[in-house]
Amino acid sequence: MNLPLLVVILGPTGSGKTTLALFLGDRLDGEIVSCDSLAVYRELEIGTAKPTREERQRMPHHLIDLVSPTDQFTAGDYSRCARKAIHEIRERRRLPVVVGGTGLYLRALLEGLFAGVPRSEDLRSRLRERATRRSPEYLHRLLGRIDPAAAKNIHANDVAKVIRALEVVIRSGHPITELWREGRDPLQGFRILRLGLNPDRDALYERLNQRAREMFSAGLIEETRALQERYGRNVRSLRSLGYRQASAYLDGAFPLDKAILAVQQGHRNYAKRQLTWFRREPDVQWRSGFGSDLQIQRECLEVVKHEIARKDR
RNA sequence: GCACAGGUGACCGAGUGGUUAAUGGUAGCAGACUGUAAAUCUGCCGCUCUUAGGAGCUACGGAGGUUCGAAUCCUCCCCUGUGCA
Repeated sequence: MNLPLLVVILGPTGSGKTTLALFLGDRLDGEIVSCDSLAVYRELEIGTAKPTREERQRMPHHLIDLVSPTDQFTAGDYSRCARKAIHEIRERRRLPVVVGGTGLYLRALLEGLFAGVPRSEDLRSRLRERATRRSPEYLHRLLGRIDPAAAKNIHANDVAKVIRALEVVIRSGHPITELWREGRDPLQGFRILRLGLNPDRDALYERLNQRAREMFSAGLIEETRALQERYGRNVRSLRSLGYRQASAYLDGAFPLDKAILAVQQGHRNYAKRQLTWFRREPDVQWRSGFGSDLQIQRECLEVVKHEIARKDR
């Protein structure tokens, strides 16, 4: 097959994906496609560990600073925008390098989503209200009557997923499980090379602890305060890791040292969940180390070069 | 050094004679995930075996004791916190 190459770098937060991507991009005429559910928001800077301004000047970055912190952005939006960016990069004859941290978004990009219905806020809030007034089990039983297969798949306590399943049946008239069976909508026209970073767990956790401290000294609290003042405190993007704890601190919920510990904890837990997700990702060439490791950078460069060469054979 | 209050599994913290390897919570590990995903949720969590139903061992500061039976009651000792010296 003579398809163009798409490089995907995946791994937990703090594993050095950005560093590796820049290294490869510099040498292979690449452009970066961020795959991060929070980097798409403008004005969220410190807490999202976005690539720095200098890093972004080295080569084009896409899917960063796309929408306002008050906007609603979903996996479907991501998938559409990222695919567009990738195709445009290809038209420029450059190498797209996807830097993936958000598992669902990466899957939405590569595999596509099922042909479901978009969110509908009013229906959701009505369902959520019922769940709190009655019980999570009540909603789950309701789902069991309309879409028994989905109810079997989703735990009764997982209200968020029960609500989505209900939303789909009610709005589309088709059970979500039926729509799943009809398949997804995978990205076409690329050979995908997946490079995974999996540093030693203790080293990663230490790195995340350090990074969280740096976020605070870089002004996470001040940034959060400014965002709160501009957009109010109920903005969804401010409920994400880091900003949520900073907001709680600003509300006087706990002292600064506790806020820092909570952010560190949150990042460690998040990294672990990412690893669980990425382990299921198919055909990943795993490297056990950080993306900043020179040895790993060189190895990955060789792997990618080799793949590029295969195309010309 | 007298007076109280305490010492419980990695941590916090319930439990005041027996269905107690010991409620909860946190951390840790593993897992799920199809439009909130930095979200949401699940399982395991003293040790060793196991034909997976269980079996054995070690545990509630230490040492004794009471009792058929003790994390729980008694005695002494060690340690910690607060108050008085």
